[in-house]
Amino acid sequence: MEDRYRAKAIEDKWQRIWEENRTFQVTENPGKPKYYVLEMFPYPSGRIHMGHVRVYAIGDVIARFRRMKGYNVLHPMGWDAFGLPAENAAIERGIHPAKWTTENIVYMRDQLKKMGISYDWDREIATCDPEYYRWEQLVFIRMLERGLAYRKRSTVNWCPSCQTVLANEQVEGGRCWRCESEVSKRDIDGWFFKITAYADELLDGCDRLTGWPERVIAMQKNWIGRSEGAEFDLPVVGYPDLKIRVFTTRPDTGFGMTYAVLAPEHPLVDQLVTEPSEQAEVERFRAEVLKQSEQERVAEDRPKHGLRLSARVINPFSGREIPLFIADYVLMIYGTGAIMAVPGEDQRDWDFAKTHELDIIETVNRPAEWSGEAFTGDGIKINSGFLNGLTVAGAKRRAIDWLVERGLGEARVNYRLRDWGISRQRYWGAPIPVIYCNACGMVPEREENLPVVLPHDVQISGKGGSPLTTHAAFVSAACPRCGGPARRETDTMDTFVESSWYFLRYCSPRFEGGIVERDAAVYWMPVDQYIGGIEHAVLHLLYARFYTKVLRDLGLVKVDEPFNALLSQGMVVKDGAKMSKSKGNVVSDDVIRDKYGADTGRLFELFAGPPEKDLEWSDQGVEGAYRFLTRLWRFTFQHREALIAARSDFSPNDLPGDLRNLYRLIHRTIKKVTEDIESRFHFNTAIAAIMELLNALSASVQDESKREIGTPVIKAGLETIITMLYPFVPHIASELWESLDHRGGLDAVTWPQYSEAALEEEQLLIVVQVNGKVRGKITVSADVDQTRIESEALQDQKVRSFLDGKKVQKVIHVPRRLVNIVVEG
RNA sequence: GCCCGGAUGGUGGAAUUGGUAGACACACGGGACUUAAAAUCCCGAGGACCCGGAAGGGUCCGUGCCGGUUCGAGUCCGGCUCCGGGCACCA
Repeated sequence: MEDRYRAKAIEDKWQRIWEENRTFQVTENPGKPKYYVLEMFPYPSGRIHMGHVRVYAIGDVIARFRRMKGYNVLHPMGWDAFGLPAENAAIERGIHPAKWTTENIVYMRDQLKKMGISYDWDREIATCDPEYYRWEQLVFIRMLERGLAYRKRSTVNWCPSCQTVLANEQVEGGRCWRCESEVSKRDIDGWFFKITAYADELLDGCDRLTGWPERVIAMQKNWIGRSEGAEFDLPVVGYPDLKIRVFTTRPDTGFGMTYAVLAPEHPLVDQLVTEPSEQAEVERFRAEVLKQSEQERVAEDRPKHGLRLSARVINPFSGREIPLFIADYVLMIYGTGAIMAVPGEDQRDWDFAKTHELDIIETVNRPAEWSGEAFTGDGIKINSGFLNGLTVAGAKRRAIDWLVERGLGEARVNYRLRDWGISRQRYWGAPIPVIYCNACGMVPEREENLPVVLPHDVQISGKGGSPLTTHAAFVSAACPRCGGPARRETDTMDTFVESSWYFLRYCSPRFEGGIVERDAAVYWMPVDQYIGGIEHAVLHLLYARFYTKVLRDLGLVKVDEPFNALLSQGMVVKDGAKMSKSKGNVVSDDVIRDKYGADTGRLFELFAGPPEKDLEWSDQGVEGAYRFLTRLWRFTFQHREALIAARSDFSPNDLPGDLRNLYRLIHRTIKKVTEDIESRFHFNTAIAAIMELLNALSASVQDESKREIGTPVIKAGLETIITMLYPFVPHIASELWESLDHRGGLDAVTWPQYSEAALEEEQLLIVVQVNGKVRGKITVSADVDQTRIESEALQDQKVRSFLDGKKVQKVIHVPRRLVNIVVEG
């Protein structure tokens, strides 16, 4: 053993050993409990930096800890390898996306190995591999057969910079999630996955995801946006064949409907407006709305614009004729694209009614002190005919019954969630396995022809459109049905499709008979602990849940939910901003490794705070982590020979008091560290406890007089420290373990166990309070009874000076902790 | 506007069920070692005030703000302030 801690040599050595021994390769083993831990796989964008390392360090602690606990641990890694940056690199630097991606993978794989993350590299996958995406194409065809994948023309989000369509989930505040360009609207044909068919199941499932952070659940529920209400028809005056269908969550307010509104692009508008001058007015209004929606979309308090139509409708509740508008505050994409307006109980309708001088009828009795505008609270119904006297909830039910009885409408649930648009007009993605035949129309590719391989020989210019559209050999195809000339689909799939099932592929990554080998999936799924950034709270995590349910319904897997527990780790922040290449504040992993070693980098990130919080990078914090490892190294080096020579067994009862305290501390630390890792992921406090134990060992060895009898306790303490540090800093822990004459590394060593007997205290420190303020502390033997403790507390010198002859009203005794003496005054 | 979080020393953070607030670490100050520095080791430390020659001892205040429950509140309840995040004419 060297006297100095040389991280690099140690890390190289153990990484080589792990590789040669295939230490982390696993197979299904029904004899052992399984544990599947997974970090969200990265996009191979170039280099990993210390901002990225955090999530892998967290995953590695969990993986290594679970192995020591006797689990058969699946901890795989792969690459989310399709995506735009590869194409951008091709445009900017003339490198083929495949080459760029592969080179990045090679580099990043090496970085992860150098950080000592314990992956089963035999299971590595890259989503751009045809042997990967072929299964996605097969699932696509199955989804097509069941109507879960469909093609339609629709108004979509278009990113002018990425030159492609974006899903709703990929637009953030009107901007592209990736490049932050302003997103515009476009009418385009494209492919959709029918995620709305699973809206209820995805929502209900949220409540069963008890291992997920609440805020992620809240975001998903929010995104799905279920609202219950009713849909019913408004007859149009003078048009006996026309009815306007409206959706409302407040059917109880029907009597307060004083006008109705259609979305400007509502198809009925053209039938209602026949007179040329009104038609012209409508056209002018629509153009205005279109223009304004571009600019004013983000405005705080958007004024509501509307145009009154000559047509009028009937309020079926009151039987009254009411005016009809088209207005920009009603959206075609939600509900029926038409609303009943109730200004008394809806603030938007109230605002609109005020500007257009429309009637306002209150249908809920206001509280006495109420002074607002529209009232949305609960109360007793008024001005509402047969609903009068009911509460809001009761009136809702009654109103729906009434609509149903008269055949006017029915109860109805609406969702904010919309189908997932998966078409991307880009090259570097998985081809959609569909062919357009002049005779047969749209036909899926034959299964035996899968995969539809993305052609390699393309020219990527970046000047609009996918290079696939001009790739003759790819586009021209024979119709799978009639054999006639046909054209291949040139859209590729959203890369979120690949990441919706990669966790399944890891179960049997080379399986050639399907997406996943059934037995492997049954054994490994679901993922026991998933770890990733909060930015995927709705995107990836919602898609993956949906896709898993689809695969279940296709009979391919048995689980309902892919991720049993989720840990959303915080960002790594430096100089007030998220550590990222574009912000120019990255700390390079090899600088940290060269100067301190991978273990130090890992330890710092795990110690600086709990994983779910943001972590502020601190060079001094890194120094501190390094100092701790150096101290541990030196301590081991100094006492090594004595410790190797020392006995491993000793009788705790024969130890003098202070060594028995140390022995107790060892067991207390095991308990704390185990619980902190296992149930809370509070690695920072686990590490702090280990540091305290080392501090105690250091203090103890100063006492020369106890050398003889103390060494076995020190040995037990140090070996416990080294073993428990292994998940955090595996290289130095392995090396120190070996230096203490242990063969075979730490990888197969079991996690230390604490003994309940060893935790028992002989002396208790009891806090004595007077009227809730700490006034003294007494030490008593643990077997002393309560009355004795209380009388000792009352007799304590300091305590007595506060009692000062006052009358003791009562004494509160919390066993083993404190005595609170309550006196008057 | 609605829905989630969060606020604790100079700093990152502890305090898991209401029971000694500030563990552990960073930074800082003092000391030892050294010709000197670095490294290392030891000691100190929430704030204000008081007693004492000193070592030391004591009192009060203190977990964003106001109030409540309780013998006792960082922790529970009500009302705010500020910060972060999500959604947002979704009927």
